[in-house]
Amino acid sequence: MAIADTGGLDAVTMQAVAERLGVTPMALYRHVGTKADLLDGLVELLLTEFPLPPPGLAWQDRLGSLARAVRATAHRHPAVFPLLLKRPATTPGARQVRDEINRGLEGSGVGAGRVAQVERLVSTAILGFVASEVSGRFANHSARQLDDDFALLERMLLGFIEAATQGGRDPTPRP
Amino acid sequence: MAIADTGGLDAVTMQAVAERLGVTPMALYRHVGTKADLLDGLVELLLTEFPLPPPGLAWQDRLGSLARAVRATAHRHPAVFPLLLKRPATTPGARQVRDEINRGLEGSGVGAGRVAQVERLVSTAILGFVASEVSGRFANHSARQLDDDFALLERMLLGFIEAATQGGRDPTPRP
DNA sequence: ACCTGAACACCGTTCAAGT
DNA sequence: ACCTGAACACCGTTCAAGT
Repeated sequence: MAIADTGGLDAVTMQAVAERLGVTPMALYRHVGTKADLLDGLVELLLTEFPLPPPGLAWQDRLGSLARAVRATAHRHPAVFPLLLKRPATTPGARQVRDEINRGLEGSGVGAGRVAQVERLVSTAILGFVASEVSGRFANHSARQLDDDFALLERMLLGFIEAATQGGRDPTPRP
Repeated sequence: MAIADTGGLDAVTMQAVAERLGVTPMALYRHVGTKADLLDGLVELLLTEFPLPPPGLAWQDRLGSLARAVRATAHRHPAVFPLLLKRPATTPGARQVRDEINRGLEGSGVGAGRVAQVERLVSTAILGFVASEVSGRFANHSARQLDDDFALLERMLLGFIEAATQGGRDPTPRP
Protein backbone atom coordinates (compact mmCIF):
# COMPACT_ATOMS: atom_id res chain seq x y z
CA MET A 1 0.00 0.00 0.00
CA ALA A 2 2.85 2.36 0.82
CA ILE A 3 4.40 1.66 -2.56
CA ALA A 4 1.10 2.34 -4.33
CA ASP A 5 0.54 5.56 -2.38
CA THR A 6 3.90 7.04 -3.26
CA GLY A 7 4.60 5.62 -6.72
CA GLY A 8 1.22 4.79 -8.17
CA LEU A 9 -0.13 1.43 -9.22
CA ASP A 10 2.58 0.92 -11.83
CA ALA A 11 5.16 1.01 -9.06
CA VAL A 12 3.54 -2.00 -7.41
CA THR A 13 5.67 -4.70 -9.00
CA MET A 14 6.62 -8.02 -7.55
CA GLN A 15 10.23 -6.84 -7.51
CA ALA A 16 9.39 -3.61 -5.65
CA VAL A 17 7.36 -5.45 -3.03
CA ALA A 18 10.09 -8.06 -2.65
CA GLU A 19 12.77 -5.43 -2.22
CA ARG A 20 10.67 -3.72 0.45
CA LEU A 21 10.59 -7.02 2.30
CA GLY A 22 14.28 -7.72 1.81
CA VAL A 23 13.61 -10.80 -0.23
CA THR A 24 13.76 -11.96 -3.85
CA PRO A 25 10.66 -11.62 -6.08
CA MET A 26 10.25 -15.37 -6.31
CA ALA A 27 9.80 -15.68 -2.56
CA LEU A 28 6.47 -13.83 -2.81
CA TYR A 29 4.84 -16.72 -4.64
CA ARG A 30 4.95 -18.70 -1.42
CA HIS A 31 2.50 -16.17 0.08
CA VAL A 32 0.41 -14.95 -2.81
CA GLY A 33 -0.83 -16.94 -5.77
CA THR A 34 -0.35 -14.26 -8.37
CA LYS A 35 0.02 -10.53 -8.71
CA ALA A 36 -3.74 -10.15 -9.13
CA ASP A 37 -4.17 -11.71 -5.69
CA LEU A 38 -1.81 -9.15 -4.27
CA LEU A 39 -3.92 -6.34 -5.75
CA ASP A 40 -7.07 -7.94 -4.37
CA GLY A 41 -5.44 -7.82 -0.96
CA LEU A 42 -4.71 -4.14 -1.47
CA VAL A 43 -8.35 -3.41 -2.26
CA GLU A 44 -9.51 -5.30 0.80
CA LEU A 45 -7.06 -3.38 2.93
CA LEU A 46 -8.53 -0.15 1.59
CA LEU A 47 -12.09 -1.26 2.32
CA THR A 48 -11.35 -2.08 5.92
CA GLU A 49 -9.92 1.41 6.32
CA PHE A 50 -13.27 3.13 5.83
CA PRO A 51 -14.34 4.31 9.26
CA LEU A 52 -17.94 3.38 9.93
CA PRO A 53 -20.02 6.25 11.27
CA PRO A 54 -20.93 6.23 14.95
CA PRO A 55 -24.42 4.95 15.78
CA GLY A 56 -27.07 7.31 17.07
CA LEU A 57 -26.97 9.75 14.17
CA ALA A 58 -29.91 10.56 11.93
CA TRP A 59 -29.81 8.54 8.72
CA GLN A 60 -28.86 11.60 6.67
CA ASP A 61 -25.83 12.21 8.83
CA ARG A 62 -24.85 8.54 8.90
CA LEU A 63 -24.85 8.33 5.12
CA GLY A 64 -23.23 11.73 4.74
CA SER A 65 -20.41 10.99 7.11
CA LEU A 66 -19.81 7.62 5.48
CA ALA A 67 -19.64 9.28 2.06
CA ARG A 68 -17.11 11.79 3.31
CA ALA A 69 -15.09 9.06 4.99
CA VAL A 70 -14.95 7.14 1.72
CA ARG A 71 -13.75 10.25 -0.06
CA ALA A 72 -11.07 10.92 2.55
CA THR A 73 -9.82 7.36 2.30
CA ALA A 74 -9.69 7.64 -1.47
CA HIS A 75 -7.56 10.76 -1.19
CA ARG A 76 -5.16 8.84 1.03
CA HIS A 77 -4.91 5.96 -1.47
CA PRO A 78 -5.60 7.45 -4.90
CA ALA A 79 -3.91 4.66 -6.82
CA VAL A 80 -5.77 1.77 -5.24
CA PHE A 81 -9.25 3.29 -4.93
CA PRO A 82 -10.22 3.09 -8.64
CA LEU A 83 -9.75 -0.68 -8.50
CA LEU A 84 -13.10 -0.78 -6.70
CA LEU A 85 -14.77 -0.30 -10.10
CA LYS A 86 -13.34 -3.62 -11.21
CA ARG A 87 -14.61 -6.02 -8.55
CA PRO A 88 -18.02 -7.11 -7.35
CA ALA A 89 -18.60 -6.04 -3.76
CA THR A 90 -18.50 -9.56 -2.44
CA THR A 91 -15.59 -9.46 -0.02
CA PRO A 92 -16.09 -9.04 3.75
CA GLY A 93 -14.82 -5.46 3.65
CA ALA A 94 -17.18 -4.52 0.82
CA ARG A 95 -20.14 -6.12 2.52
CA GLN A 96 -19.44 -4.20 5.70
CA VAL A 97 -19.73 -0.90 3.85
CA ARG A 98 -22.79 -1.96 1.90
CA ASP A 99 -24.57 -3.12 5.04
CA GLU A 100 -23.92 0.24 6.63
CA ILE A 101 -25.48 2.02 3.65
CA ASN A 102 -28.43 -0.34 3.72
CA ARG A 103 -29.04 0.45 7.37
CA GLY A 104 -29.09 4.14 6.52
CA LEU A 105 -31.54 3.57 3.70
CA GLU A 106 -33.83 1.50 5.86
CA GLY A 107 -33.76 4.30 8.40
CA SER A 108 -34.80 6.74 5.69
CA GLY A 109 -37.95 4.78 4.96
CA VAL A 110 -37.03 3.38 1.56
CA GLY A 111 -39.15 0.28 1.06
CA ALA A 112 -37.32 -2.95 1.82
CA GLY A 113 -37.87 -4.15 -1.75
CA ARG A 114 -36.06 -1.16 -3.19
CA VAL A 115 -33.17 -0.79 -0.78
CA ALA A 116 -30.78 -2.90 -2.86
CA GLN A 117 -31.34 -0.93 -6.05
CA VAL A 118 -31.14 2.45 -4.34
CA GLU A 119 -27.96 1.33 -2.58
CA ARG A 120 -26.41 0.38 -5.91
CA LEU A 121 -27.15 3.77 -7.45
CA VAL A 122 -26.02 5.76 -4.43
CA SER A 123 -22.78 3.77 -4.10
CA THR A 124 -22.07 4.07 -7.77
CA ALA A 125 -22.58 7.83 -7.83
CA ILE A 126 -20.18 8.34 -4.93
CA LEU A 127 -17.70 5.86 -6.34
CA GLY A 128 -17.84 7.45 -9.79
CA PHE A 129 -17.25 10.94 -8.51
CA VAL A 130 -14.43 10.02 -6.16
CA ALA A 131 -12.75 7.70 -8.68
CA SER A 132 -12.89 10.52 -11.25
CA GLU A 133 -11.35 12.84 -8.72
CA VAL A 134 -8.42 10.63 -7.74
CA SER A 135 -7.88 9.31 -11.26
CA GLY A 136 -7.24 12.74 -12.72
CA ARG A 137 -10.42 13.61 -14.62
CA PHE A 138 -10.83 16.78 -12.56
CA ALA A 139 -7.17 17.71 -12.64
CA ASN A 140 -8.08 21.15 -13.98
CA HIS A 141 -10.48 21.94 -11.15
CA SER A 142 -9.66 23.51 -7.80
CA ALA A 143 -10.05 21.65 -4.52
CA ARG A 144 -12.70 24.20 -3.57
CA GLN A 145 -14.69 23.45 -6.70
CA LEU A 146 -14.49 19.72 -6.04
CA ASP A 147 -15.65 20.17 -2.46
CA ASP A 148 -18.62 22.16 -3.75
CA ASP A 149 -19.39 19.51 -6.34
CA PHE A 150 -19.25 16.79 -3.74
CA ALA A 151 -21.57 18.67 -1.42
CA LEU A 152 -24.05 19.08 -4.26
CA LEU A 153 -23.72 15.39 -5.07
CA GLU A 154 -24.62 14.59 -1.47
CA ARG A 155 -27.71 16.77 -1.72
CA MET A 156 -28.69 15.16 -5.00
CA LEU A 157 -28.50 11.71 -3.45
CA LEU A 158 -30.44 12.71 -0.33
CA GLY A 159 -33.16 14.08 -2.59
CA PHE A 160 -33.18 10.87 -4.56
CA ILE A 161 -33.44 8.76 -1.42
CA GLU A 162 -36.31 10.84 -0.11
CA ALA A 163 -38.09 10.50 -3.43
CA ALA A 164 -37.63 6.73 -3.22
CA THR A 165 -39.40 6.68 0.12
CA GLN A 166 -42.73 4.92 0.07
CA GLY A 167 -44.61 7.70 1.85
CA GLY A 168 -44.28 6.12 5.26
CA ARG A 169 -42.52 9.26 6.42
CA ASP A 170 -42.64 12.89 5.54
CA PRO A 171 -39.77 14.04 3.37
CA THR A 172 -37.44 16.05 5.54
CA PRO A 173 -36.87 19.56 4.24
CA ARG A 174 -33.26 20.23 3.35
CA PRO A 175 -31.52 23.50 4.12
CA MET B 1 -9.09 -0.34 -30.91
CA ALA B 2 -9.77 -3.76 -32.36
CA ILE B 3 -7.00 -5.23 -30.23
CA ALA B 4 -8.41 -3.57 -27.10
CA ASP B 5 -11.94 -4.77 -27.88
CA THR B 6 -10.95 -8.39 -28.25
CA GLY B 7 -8.04 -8.76 -25.83
CA GLY B 8 -8.51 -6.02 -23.28
CA LEU B 9 -6.22 -3.12 -22.49
CA ASP B 10 -3.35 -5.40 -21.50
CA ALA B 11 -3.32 -6.78 -25.03
CA VAL B 12 -2.60 -3.33 -26.42
CA THR B 13 1.19 -3.55 -26.51
CA MET B 14 3.51 -1.85 -28.93
CA GLN B 15 4.42 -5.29 -30.25
CA ALA B 16 0.78 -6.29 -30.83
CA VAL B 17 -0.01 -3.06 -32.65
CA ALA B 18 3.15 -3.37 -34.73
CA GLU B 19 2.37 -6.93 -35.69
CA ARG B 20 -1.13 -5.85 -36.73
CA LEU B 21 0.48 -3.32 -39.05
CA GLY B 22 3.07 -5.75 -40.37
CA VAL B 23 5.93 -3.75 -38.96
CA THR B 24 8.44 -3.92 -36.11
CA PRO B 25 7.59 -2.28 -32.76
CA MET B 26 10.30 0.34 -33.17
CA ALA B 27 8.65 1.67 -36.31
CA LEU B 28 5.71 2.94 -34.26
CA TYR B 29 7.83 5.59 -32.57
CA ARG B 30 7.98 7.44 -35.85
CA HIS B 31 4.20 7.99 -35.58
CA VAL B 32 3.50 8.18 -31.87
CA GLY B 33 5.66 9.70 -29.17
CA THR B 34 5.00 7.10 -26.54
CA LYS B 35 2.54 4.41 -25.60
CA ALA B 36 0.57 6.90 -23.51
CA ASP B 37 0.02 8.94 -26.67
CA LEU B 38 -1.32 5.87 -28.37
CA LEU B 39 -3.84 5.35 -25.55
CA ASP B 40 -4.83 9.01 -25.75
CA GLY B 41 -5.61 8.44 -29.39
CA LEU B 42 -7.75 5.47 -28.48
CA VAL B 43 -9.79 7.55 -26.04
CA GLU B 44 -10.29 10.27 -28.61
CA LEU B 45 -11.42 7.68 -31.14
CA LEU B 46 -13.98 6.45 -28.65
CA LEU B 47 -15.28 9.95 -27.96
CA THR B 48 -15.86 10.71 -31.60
CA GLU B 49 -17.90 7.52 -31.81
CA PHE B 50 -20.67 8.83 -29.56
CA PRO B 51 -23.60 9.60 -31.86
CA LEU B 52 -25.02 13.02 -31.06
CA PRO B 53 -28.81 13.04 -30.74
CA PRO B 54 -30.86 14.53 -33.57
CA PRO B 55 -32.02 18.10 -33.03
CA GLY B 56 -35.68 18.84 -32.50
CA LEU B 57 -36.16 16.62 -29.47
CA ALA B 58 -37.30 17.82 -26.09
CA TRP B 59 -34.36 18.34 -23.74
CA GLN B 60 -35.26 15.26 -21.70
CA ASP B 61 -35.10 13.07 -24.80
CA ARG B 62 -31.90 14.67 -26.05
CA LEU B 63 -30.11 13.99 -22.80
CA GLY B 64 -31.65 10.56 -22.45
CA SER B 65 -30.70 9.43 -25.92
CA LEU B 66 -27.17 10.78 -25.44
CA ALA B 67 -26.84 8.86 -22.18
CA ARG B 68 -27.99 5.66 -23.82
CA ALA B 69 -25.66 6.23 -26.76
CA VAL B 70 -22.72 6.64 -24.40
CA ARG B 71 -23.66 3.42 -22.67
CA ALA B 72 -23.94 1.55 -25.98
CA THR B 73 -20.54 2.81 -27.08
CA ALA B 74 -19.04 1.72 -23.77
CA HIS B 75 -20.42 -1.77 -24.28
CA ARG B 76 -18.74 -1.86 -27.66
CA HIS B 77 -15.38 -0.77 -26.22
CA PRO B 78 -15.35 -1.93 -22.59
CA ALA B 79 -11.58 -1.84 -22.23
CA VAL B 80 -11.05 1.72 -23.45
CA PHE B 81 -14.09 3.41 -21.87
CA PRO B 82 -12.82 3.46 -18.27
CA LEU B 83 -9.82 5.52 -19.39
CA LEU B 84 -12.23 8.46 -19.53
CA LEU B 85 -11.96 8.68 -15.73
CA LYS B 86 -8.28 9.48 -16.09
CA ARG B 87 -8.28 12.51 -18.34
CA PRO B 88 -9.71 16.00 -18.18
CA ALA B 89 -12.38 16.51 -20.84
CA THR B 90 -10.28 18.97 -22.80
CA THR B 91 -9.94 17.25 -26.16
CA PRO B 92 -12.14 18.17 -29.15
CA GLY B 93 -14.11 14.93 -28.83
CA ALA B 94 -14.77 15.48 -25.14
CA ARG B 95 -15.82 19.05 -25.68
CA GLN B 96 -18.27 18.01 -28.35
CA VAL B 97 -20.08 15.75 -25.90
CA ARG B 98 -19.99 18.29 -23.08
CA ASP B 99 -21.38 21.01 -25.31
CA GLU B 100 -24.24 18.74 -26.25
CA ILE B 101 -25.08 18.13 -22.59
CA ASN B 102 -24.84 21.85 -21.88
CA ARG B 103 -27.33 22.59 -24.66
CA GLY B 104 -29.73 20.11 -23.10
CA LEU B 105 -29.34 21.68 -19.69
CA GLU B 106 -29.89 25.16 -21.05
CA GLY B 107 -33.04 23.86 -22.72
CA SER B 108 -34.21 22.54 -19.38
CA GLY B 109 -34.01 25.96 -17.83
CA VAL B 110 -31.02 25.46 -15.53
CA GLY B 111 -29.55 28.87 -14.82
CA ALA B 112 -26.55 29.72 -16.98
CA GLY B 113 -24.40 30.14 -13.88
CA ARG B 114 -25.03 26.61 -12.73
CA VAL B 115 -24.93 24.69 -16.01
CA ALA B 116 -21.26 23.79 -15.67
CA GLN B 117 -21.63 22.28 -12.22
CA VAL B 118 -24.79 20.37 -13.06
CA GLU B 119 -23.11 19.08 -16.21
CA ARG B 120 -20.18 17.81 -14.18
CA LEU B 121 -22.41 15.91 -11.79
CA VAL B 122 -24.62 14.45 -14.49
CA SER B 123 -21.66 13.36 -16.63
CA THR B 124 -19.91 11.86 -13.64
CA ALA B 125 -22.95 9.84 -12.56
CA ILE B 126 -23.37 8.35 -16.04
CA LEU B 127 -19.65 7.76 -16.40
CA GLY B 128 -19.42 6.14 -12.99
CA PHE B 129 -22.28 3.76 -13.62
CA VAL B 130 -21.17 2.73 -17.10
CA ALA B 131 -17.52 2.41 -16.13
CA SER B 132 -18.55 0.20 -13.21
CA GLU B 133 -20.61 -1.87 -15.59
CA VAL B 134 -17.90 -2.46 -18.20
CA SER B 135 -15.11 -2.78 -15.65
CA GLY B 136 -16.72 -5.73 -13.90
CA ARG B 137 -18.13 -4.32 -10.67
CA PHE B 138 -21.61 -5.58 -11.62
CA ALA B 139 -20.41 -8.91 -12.95
CA ASN B 140 -22.85 -10.70 -10.65
CA HIS B 141 -25.90 -8.80 -11.90
CA SER B 142 -28.11 -9.68 -14.85
CA ALA B 143 -28.35 -7.51 -17.95
CA ARG B 144 -32.00 -6.95 -17.07
CA GLN B 145 -31.09 -5.68 -13.62
CA LEU B 146 -28.50 -3.31 -15.09
CA ASP B 147 -30.98 -1.96 -17.61
CA ASP B 148 -33.40 -1.28 -14.78
CA ASP B 149 -30.71 0.41 -12.74
CA PHE B 150 -29.72 2.59 -15.66
CA ALA B 151 -33.32 3.62 -16.26
CA LEU B 152 -33.64 4.59 -12.61
CA LEU B 153 -30.36 6.51 -12.86
CA GLU B 154 -31.78 8.46 -15.78
CA ARG B 155 -34.87 9.31 -13.74
CA MET B 156 -32.74 10.38 -10.79
CA LEU B 157 -30.76 12.75 -12.99
CA LEU B 158 -33.84 14.22 -14.65
CA GLY B 159 -35.26 14.90 -11.20
CA PHE B 160 -32.03 16.55 -10.18
CA ILE B 161 -31.97 18.73 -13.29
CA GLU B 162 -35.56 19.81 -12.77
CA ALA B 163 -34.79 20.67 -9.17
CA ALA B 164 -31.85 22.74 -10.36
CA THR B 165 -34.14 24.84 -12.55
CA GLN B 166 -36.03 26.16 -9.56
CA GLY B 167 -34.81 29.33 -7.90
CA GLY B 168 -32.32 29.57 -5.09
CA ARG B 169 -28.58 29.44 -4.99
CA ASP B 170 -28.47 25.76 -4.17
CA PRO B 171 -30.33 23.38 -6.43
CA THR B 172 -32.05 21.11 -3.93
CA PRO B 173 -33.62 18.06 -5.54
CA ARG B 174 -37.24 17.36 -4.71
CA PRO B 175 -39.27 14.24 -5.33
C1' DA C 1 11.02 9.94 -44.71
C1' DC C 2 10.44 5.65 -42.92
C1' DC C 3 11.94 1.25 -41.14
C1' DT C 4 15.13 -2.24 -38.78
C1' DG C 5 18.87 -4.76 -35.64
C1' DA C 6 20.78 -4.78 -31.65
C1' DA C 7 20.59 -3.59 -27.14
C1' DC C 8 18.97 -2.05 -22.36
C1' DA C 9 16.47 -2.21 -18.26
C1' DC C 10 12.68 -3.93 -16.85
C1' DC C 11 8.23 -7.19 -16.19
C1' DG C 12 5.53 -11.77 -14.15
C1' DT C 13 6.17 -16.46 -13.47
C1' DT C 14 8.19 -21.51 -13.40
C1' DC C 15 10.98 -24.94 -11.55
C1' DA C 16 14.51 -27.34 -9.57
C1' DA C 17 17.59 -26.76 -5.99
C1' DG C 18 19.11 -25.19 -1.58
C1' DT C 19 18.55 -24.31 3.98
C1' DA D 1 8.48 -24.48 5.55
C1' DC D 2 10.60 -20.91 3.30
C1' DC D 3 13.85 -18.89 0.13
C1' DT D 4 17.04 -18.59 -4.06
C1' DG D 5 19.46 -19.12 -8.96
C1' DA D 6 18.72 -19.65 -13.28
C1' DA D 7 15.76 -19.27 -16.89
C1' DC D 8 11.74 -18.00 -20.04
C1' DA D 9 8.81 -15.16 -22.57
C1' DC D 10 7.56 -10.96 -22.53
C1' DC D 11 7.47 -5.44 -21.89
C1' DG D 12 8.62 -0.07 -23.52
C1' DT D 13 12.16 2.53 -25.39
C1' DT D 14 16.91 4.22 -27.41
C1' DC D 15 20.06 4.68 -30.98
C1' DA D 16 22.77 4.01 -34.74
C1' DA D 17 22.33 2.12 -39.08
C1' DG D 18 20.02 0.93 -43.25
C1' DT D 19 16.66 2.00 -47.73
